[in-house]
Amino acid sequence: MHDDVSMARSMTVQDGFGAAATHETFPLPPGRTHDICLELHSAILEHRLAPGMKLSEDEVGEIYGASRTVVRAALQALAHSGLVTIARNRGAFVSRPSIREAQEVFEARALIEPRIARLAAEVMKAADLKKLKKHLDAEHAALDSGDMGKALSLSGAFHIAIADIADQQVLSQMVRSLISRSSLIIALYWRRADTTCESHAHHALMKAFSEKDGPGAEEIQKSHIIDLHSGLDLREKKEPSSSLADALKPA
Amino acid sequence: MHDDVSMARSMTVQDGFGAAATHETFPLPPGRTHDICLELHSAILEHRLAPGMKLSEDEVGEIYGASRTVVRAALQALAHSGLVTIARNRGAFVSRPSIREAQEVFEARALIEPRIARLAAEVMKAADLKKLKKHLDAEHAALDSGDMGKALSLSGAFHIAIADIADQQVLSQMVRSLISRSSLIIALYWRRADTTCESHAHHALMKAFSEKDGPGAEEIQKSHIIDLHSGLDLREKKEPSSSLADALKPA
DNA sequence: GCAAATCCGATCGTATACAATTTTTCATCA
DNA sequence: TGATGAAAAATTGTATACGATCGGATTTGC
Repeated sequence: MHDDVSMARSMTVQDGFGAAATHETFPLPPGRTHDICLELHSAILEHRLAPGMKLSEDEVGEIYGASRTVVRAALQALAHSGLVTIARNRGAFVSRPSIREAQEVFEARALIEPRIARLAAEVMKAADLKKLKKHLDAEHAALDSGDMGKALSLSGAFHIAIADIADQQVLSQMVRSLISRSSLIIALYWRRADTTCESHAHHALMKAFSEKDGPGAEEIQKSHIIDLHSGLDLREKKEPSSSLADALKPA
Repeated sequence: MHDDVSMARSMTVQDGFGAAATHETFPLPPGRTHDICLELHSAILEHRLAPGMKLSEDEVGEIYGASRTVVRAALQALAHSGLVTIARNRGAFVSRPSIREAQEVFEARALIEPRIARLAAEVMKAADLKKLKKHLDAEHAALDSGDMGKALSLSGAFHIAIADIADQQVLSQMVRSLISRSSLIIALYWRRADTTCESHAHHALMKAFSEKDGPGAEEIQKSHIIDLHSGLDLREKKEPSSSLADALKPA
């Protein structure tokens, strides 16, 4: 009886949960905090904010016309996505992934994304293919117009779109986070001049998708991630001047 | 400290980034917010807080002697880990993972954890084995004393310890999140009476680890996760009393 | 007696104020 | 001139206050 009551209440409470958040970027209810998150998020992904840049609460608040309270919440949310690093009493900064972290992020992508590609291929519908095609077109347009930041951001969006089609919310969330971090990593360590190979891989994926070739898509995606990884310069370089003596002793 | 000043400044900005957060539970600097996060975290993992339970900001604040500001931040942090669900203008609740989400969480674990087990086996050291052994002992102790919540929590800690040994921070972070959610899922959907099989799998893992048998550990871990998954009752059941008529219409 | 509209209490969202800490500035001295 | 240290400025950490919104109890009308 007592159980009945508590049960009935928890049921009421349960309402609205369950499969509540379908592919949301942040587990926050809509509101100003969420808006600012999205704003900063795309700014970072498009490389308009460089890694290491200070994100002062007052400054951000003034820009978006919000008080520190909401800005603070937004920064903490971004910290959970790994895009922002918060140091106590010092504030928030755009994250600077270490070489080590860069390795790990791409290894994780190489583990997760191929699986997602296979799942996506298996459930791919005509409408989905169309959506992906649109992504590719937008990416090309940005590339042609020379807006590299936008192009990179859209390239990431392509990967996320695949995850959404696979309809795996848990993995999709992980991929989102990994791709966001990849953007920072690319900002720091990208060495390759030609970004065209990117599009090539994406087109190959499209082909596999249109043929509902799960294993094929999986394989292509795996190669693609490895290729991206190899496009990074992740050699340990000592700090620009970890010691003055080192810096001025070139041989 | 006699390093040149300009360098010191640029270092200051970078310092604390990079490989900053080594296996941290939350990407927040130490402080009351972090403490409350940990407190609520273990309370949920030990099933002292049931899924669906309301976490009022005022109430939690009073319990831990903190103002709503820090409690709010803690709840939002937990929301990012998926342990708490926040509904706008309604507040925070311990999450109630849907059946769908439960499936996905264990599928994700089956993808990620075996890989981690293999990596861990390959780098396993004597000291690491000892640590794992301690985890097992603690788990047994809790089990014997009948504290199921604690036992379950320690069982999860075992998996996390493996991830830490593998020394893959990115994957480790994901595993942490997945295991936390698994705890909620088990609270909701566990059907099996015997939790002993758990320990059996863990012992089998220990054996593989001690032999540095990477592929073996990978395979055992995969079976283990699948076994856990199969221990859940994830059949769709209609609302306990969506209509009074249904509830009172016996058989 | 029951349904619907309304009112009230509780809780959250946001802004602001103050305290604590860090960073910068600048005067002083070797 | 460069190092040293203290004081000032700026920034974050936390608490509190007020307005907004939601859920439930009461009232009203039929």
